[in-house]
Amino acid sequence: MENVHYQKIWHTVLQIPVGKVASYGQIADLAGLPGRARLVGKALGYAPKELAVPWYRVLRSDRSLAFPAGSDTAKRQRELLQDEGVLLRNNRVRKEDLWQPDLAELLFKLKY
DNA sequence: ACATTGACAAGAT
DNA sequence: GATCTTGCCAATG
Repeated sequence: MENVHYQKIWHTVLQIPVGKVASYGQIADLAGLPGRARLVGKALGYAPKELAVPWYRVLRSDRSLAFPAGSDTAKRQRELLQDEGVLLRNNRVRKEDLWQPDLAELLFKLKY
């Protein structure tokens, strides 16, 4: 898989701090790919394991988990998030846990 | 080329 | 919020 966009997406997701979450659309925007929220999910699915991309810190714009509630993946995601202190109430995270990146700092980091 | 598919989003109800 | 409906757009077949 040699899609250029995937790299940008992975690196952007890598910037999400521990204990914070971001939406697919937000990541797409930050990665310079506005309107491509759906591509983010796909990219995460292809993310190489050795990159350790925190896929579980990405969820829907309404702050709900993207996987079917009760599915194994959803359970694992919920667990990983709670281990970082992100609490879920009925498959939704609190808005205080949303990532609000400083653009200047972020763009600097993504230069590499 | 053409059609379908998505780990989505925004607006309306 | 919860549900629906429409819009989206690259990737895939």
